[in-house]
Amino acid sequence: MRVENSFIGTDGVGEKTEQSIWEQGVTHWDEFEPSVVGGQRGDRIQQFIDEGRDRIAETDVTYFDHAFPSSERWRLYETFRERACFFDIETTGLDQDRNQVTTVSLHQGGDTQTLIAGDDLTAENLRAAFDGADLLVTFNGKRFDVPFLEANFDVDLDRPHLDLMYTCKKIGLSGGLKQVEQDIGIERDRPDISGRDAVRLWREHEQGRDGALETLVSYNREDTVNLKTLAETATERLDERIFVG
DNA sequence: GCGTGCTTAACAGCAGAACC
DNA sequence: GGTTCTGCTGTTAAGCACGC
Repeated sequence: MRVENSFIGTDGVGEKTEQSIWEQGVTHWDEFEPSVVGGQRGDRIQQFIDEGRDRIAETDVTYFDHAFPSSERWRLYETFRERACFFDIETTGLDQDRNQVTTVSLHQGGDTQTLIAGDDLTAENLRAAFDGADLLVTFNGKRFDVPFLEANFDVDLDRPHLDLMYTCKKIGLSGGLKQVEQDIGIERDRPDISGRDAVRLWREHEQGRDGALETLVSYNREDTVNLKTLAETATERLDERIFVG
């Protein structure tokens, strides 16, 4: 579903009204006539559509991020997937004040890059990497990855953010990223490695063990790239579930 | 103009959950 | 093992459409 199929961004329009509009055969902005709902509501929807068309032309993801209820943020994905930045971090622990970020992988426009602590992981490089990322896509990133990065580096990641943990919950998938990947059939090169191993691998790298860093980076990149498959699958399933199109 | 029914918005409180 | 955002539920208020 694209944002042009949505009417829920209008003030005074909720789930039931939108469903009713779809059931009348109006499933796209192009098909909308104010008469399908009547009165001021119709005028407001028309205003939302007119404004929305301009905002899409400007790639203004933030406008729709604010307009849609947070539970419907997943609808941004199909329209703005080209501007999506999937990312995942590895750290030395859970405490953002005591532990450090070891690697950050970003997958955007088909390319994946990894920044590594002690090498190229700097605030400046992070800002450059996130420049142009209009829609962040993570798994539990709202509570972990973003706060961790903002606490450890002078970066501002306050922008539209699709946290797939909640999107997956809506379609009955829970249990952590690895579990969810398994549930939808995503295969891994190294299924035996976990987040705890990421801490161990970093320590081994610091102690000079050959191959430890390569394994850690590979794990981090796989986590990141898999987010794209997860986003595609989750949004498709939600689309099938709610959209009368 | 009035009453009714439907719908949304706003708010509070609570529990669940996953990150490394 | 610390953190905290989100969804869920229930409640209340208000706006709107519609029929009379």
